[in-house]
Amino acid sequence: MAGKTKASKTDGASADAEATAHETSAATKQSAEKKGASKAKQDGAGQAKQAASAQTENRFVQELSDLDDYSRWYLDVVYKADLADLSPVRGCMVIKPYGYALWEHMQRAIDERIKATGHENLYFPLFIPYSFLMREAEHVEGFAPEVAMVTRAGGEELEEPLVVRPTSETIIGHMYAQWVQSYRDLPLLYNQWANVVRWEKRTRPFLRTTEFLWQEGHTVHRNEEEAEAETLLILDKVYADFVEREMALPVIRGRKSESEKFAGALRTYSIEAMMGDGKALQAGTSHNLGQNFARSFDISFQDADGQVKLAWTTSWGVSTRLIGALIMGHGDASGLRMPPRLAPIQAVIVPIWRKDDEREAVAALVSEVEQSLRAAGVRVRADWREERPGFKFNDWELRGVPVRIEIGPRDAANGQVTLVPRTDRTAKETIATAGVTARVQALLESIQTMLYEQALAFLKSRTYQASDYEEFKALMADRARLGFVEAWWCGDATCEAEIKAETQATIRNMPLDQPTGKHGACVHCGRPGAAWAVFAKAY
RNA sequence: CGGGGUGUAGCGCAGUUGGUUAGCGCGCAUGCUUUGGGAGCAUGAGGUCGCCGGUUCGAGUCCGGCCACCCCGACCA
Repeated sequence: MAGKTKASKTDGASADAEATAHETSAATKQSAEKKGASKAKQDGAGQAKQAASAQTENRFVQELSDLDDYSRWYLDVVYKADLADLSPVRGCMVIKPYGYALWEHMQRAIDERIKATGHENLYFPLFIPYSFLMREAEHVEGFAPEVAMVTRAGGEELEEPLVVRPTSETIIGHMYAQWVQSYRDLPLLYNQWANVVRWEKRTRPFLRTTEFLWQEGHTVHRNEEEAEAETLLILDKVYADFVEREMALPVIRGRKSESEKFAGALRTYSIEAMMGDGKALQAGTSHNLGQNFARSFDISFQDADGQVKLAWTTSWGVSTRLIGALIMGHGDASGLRMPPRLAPIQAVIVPIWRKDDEREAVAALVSEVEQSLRAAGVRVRADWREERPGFKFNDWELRGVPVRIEIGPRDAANGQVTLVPRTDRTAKETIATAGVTARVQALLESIQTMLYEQALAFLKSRTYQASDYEEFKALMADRARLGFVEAWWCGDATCEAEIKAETQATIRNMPLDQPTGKHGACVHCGRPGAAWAVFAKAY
């Protein structure tokens, strides 16, 4: 396939895909096209460059581990799986129905856990008086650069500018100060689902956008122990539990270093997940704010002993960034792979027919299976679009639907259907119609488990322990092996900064379960290790 | 904010030293044939060539200014 021009390259690609229908998947081919185009564009190169990229199409699958290609693969999946679209406002995105349905399922599962741990939902305003942001010194320093402000409204300059919330600690602190009087008012356990705006220099759909959706929990406690327990409870029983059980992604629970903690927090904890290219993604954070915000906003109470005391507060959040984690944590060469528990569509029925009478028989069976599945609570859709079956197979694989149900003339004649799991398209099975619902439910369970196990195996295979700095640097420089490196760290911020400057790796967190026994030497400076830390390049 | 690149149909692109009516592929619409791994043929719709100004008989093409977007880096609570 000597593609000399874009046109013939495209033709060559599709002809090739038909000839070899094994690993040359949809996403691969589409990505390859896009990649070829952008490469040629970037280099402003001529025909030699284009011919070269045409030749690499077949092995693009393996190049997914390449960082540059990975980011292109990610964008392809986001747009081609119809999760989101670009917006006319730079850095903002439109979340499309398929992506929003995914978010709704995430919300439901997270909200259940938030409520199960004793919290209630409420809602605070989008606008915050500018002066509020200024109250907590560290907080203002952290957020000021990326705050959007309203200075004009109602046809005139505002007396005091309003900031569009980048997070709500300040306005919530202001209100809590009025709501908390006695130790009997505590703890205050509230959460809100909201949008926030942070003016980022560089954005990527779901991972970092100017506006994003999230939940932010804000609680007030009587003492440090209670606040700390709350912070860790949320991290483990809400966030880690959700990401591991619903999203099927293993995470590392740990504490952030001083330089990585939330602006204004006493301590920040995070869960960190590994993406398909070995980079880390912070999937959720939980902060023990100490008495910092209580002091700035005067959240105090009279305790049982009659003394007026400053309260302890916490805040914690997860966002639509989790969608990015899901994509990069499970996606493969064919596109997205939705964990069944969150999949907007858990099973898709693809009808196949030639003649009208065949269509009738197939339609009857499709309808029967569809109703049976729906009655059993399975989120199912029959795809009657006027496309050919092969197109639909690829399309739904790209969108990550866990189970495909093929129903054709052969099936109709035999009273059976054909099932294909997204995790292995060669594992086709036929089953009598009577058993379909039970079998689909079992398949969904096993796919959920399989996705977790695959992600866990990948995490383990890409987690290393570096005993010396040379080994550390080598690991961080090797794209094929890139992952998490566990090592001792002296606790010095200077040392941390040097590692970052030299390797681009940051301390993701210091795992909650620290090794027992004696500490080793800091991987960078050799001084006594203060903490066992996970280092990685991160999104 | 620094470095690099690109703006021509919804998307991806071509357009020679300036020269008639600006093309190609995908997608889209209509029809027929198809349908168990990304269909074929036919017909058709779709453009103030990013914006403003200049040079010229004539500008997608040359010159100047502006704007937007993309990539790499810095930043990212």
